[in-house]
Amino acid sequence: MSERKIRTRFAPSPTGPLHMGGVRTALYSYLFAKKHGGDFLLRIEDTDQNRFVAGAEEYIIESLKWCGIVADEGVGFSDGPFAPYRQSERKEIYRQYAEQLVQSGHAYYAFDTSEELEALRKQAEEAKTAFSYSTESRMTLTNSLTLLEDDVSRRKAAGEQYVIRLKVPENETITFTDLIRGEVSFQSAVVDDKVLLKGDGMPTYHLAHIVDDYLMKITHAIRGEEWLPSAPAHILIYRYLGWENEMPDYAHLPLLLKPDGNGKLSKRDGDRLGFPVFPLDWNDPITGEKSSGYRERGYYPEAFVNMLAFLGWNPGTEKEIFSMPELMDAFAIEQIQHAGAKFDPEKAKWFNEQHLRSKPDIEIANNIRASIATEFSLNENDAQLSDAFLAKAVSLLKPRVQFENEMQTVGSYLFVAPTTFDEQVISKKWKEGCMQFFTELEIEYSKLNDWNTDNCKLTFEAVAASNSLKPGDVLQLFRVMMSGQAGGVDLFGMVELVGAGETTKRIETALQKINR
RNA sequence: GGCCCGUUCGUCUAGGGGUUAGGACACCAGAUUUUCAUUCUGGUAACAGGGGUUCGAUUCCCCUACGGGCUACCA
Repeated sequence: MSERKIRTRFAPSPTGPLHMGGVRTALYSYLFAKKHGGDFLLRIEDTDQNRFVAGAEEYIIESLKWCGIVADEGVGFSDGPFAPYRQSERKEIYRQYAEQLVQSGHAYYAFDTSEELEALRKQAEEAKTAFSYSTESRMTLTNSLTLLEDDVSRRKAAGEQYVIRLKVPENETITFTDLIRGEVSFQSAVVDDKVLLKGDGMPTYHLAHIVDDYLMKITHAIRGEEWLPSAPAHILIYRYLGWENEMPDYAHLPLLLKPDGNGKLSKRDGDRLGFPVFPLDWNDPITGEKSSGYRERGYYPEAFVNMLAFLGWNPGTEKEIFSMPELMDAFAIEQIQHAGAKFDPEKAKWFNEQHLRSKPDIEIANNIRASIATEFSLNENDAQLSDAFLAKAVSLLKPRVQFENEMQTVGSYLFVAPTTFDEQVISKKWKEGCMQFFTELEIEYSKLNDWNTDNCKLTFEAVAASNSLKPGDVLQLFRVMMSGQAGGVDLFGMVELVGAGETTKRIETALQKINR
């Protein structure tokens, strides 16, 4: 099996927006394939027509693309040699394998209705036991094991609905090696006779994923831990179909847990604690409910992916900031954690902050230009939108934000003059001589030839000295005049940025206001 | 209930028979900074419990506890 080309897949079902846990599963499958020079494909498992949600498939594809997870084959990407990649379009393929299993005695037809089974379950529950369609109960139920052959044919001919169930052996130990957990074994007695083919002719996940993985030459099936209990049934199906040698290696990923308390991460937690649970915004077409996404929240896809990768995996070194190619290189399935990982929204922000810091100013400037223009009603000829101005503004703002979309709020005063001034600072700091000082400063600034941070600062200090003031006496006031606020970016950096004209104008405006 | 998986600072984790049990987030303190932020330095804080095995267990084994998952003609 080791000579085979590595092929992994992500196989979501389009029943709603893709959860971040799902994205992580896709990411790990992708990284694993790429690490080993293999293929990664996207297969849509839409065998449950009742749970189909319009737009979900597109959402999944768009999410993966936003994250930079590119499938070599699959729905929404390029068709490969195993198309179609949507299970509903492969419906005809599955029945023959189910029938093959019946022929070989490893599966059987069952005619029990959902209502009958439901009643049995309820009954069992009341008796404080559990009903399962399995070795112990199948001989008491309505199926081709208990019915006469004629009866079975008659029922089928009459169009009676039936399912095909796996006939699990009575007393076997089923063992397989999970890539993450090592050897895992189950007693066959506890695995139930899973439905392989449903009454509507669609396969269940159990049959469909195996047939497709086999046909699509998947070598490694990476999926969530919730599948571990049904893995023995899957092993059996491979065995009975005669594909055991081609069976992919399974890896069951630990779950993503809610930040507080216990249990797996759900949409509710995001709403409750105020963080996104989905990669992109999602508007539910039926309920009209809106869910926010990382993309719209302002996360960089690289940061989102980096954060996700570290939820349950780490490279074993102290490096934490990784790009996608670096992740591909470092990824190792053995380094995946066994226990579930609680999601920490604070650390997620930190990842974004780190990626923001490492981005070139000009790149960020280009990203925010349009929204800055809208926010401050600027047009393309305004100096504030120039590369030089914006990049410098970004460099000033960068250490103060975690997201680039915060810049326009945090640094509004770089783009537009303040209209109000922090009264507290003024009343505390304003004293005799200040008026004289700022009047002189305005004059000196208007005469300053080489306008830059250092010269502005030097001039400021010189004027202060000639007025017998310490810089500290008037610095705070100057900041308030420039920004309206007590805090903010580097003062003389801001002065240099907005320029001589704007600086003297702001001094003058502030002076008039204070004088009143 | 049954079956399966899991358990190192509050959180994400490194480590792995002999370590001062390391890092990151968060938090706290100090330094720098005209302010806030940044940055720097330092700090609080963990091997679930009990039995083995061993000269020695956080590390290996067993049990218990706790947590999680599954137990559909859903995936």
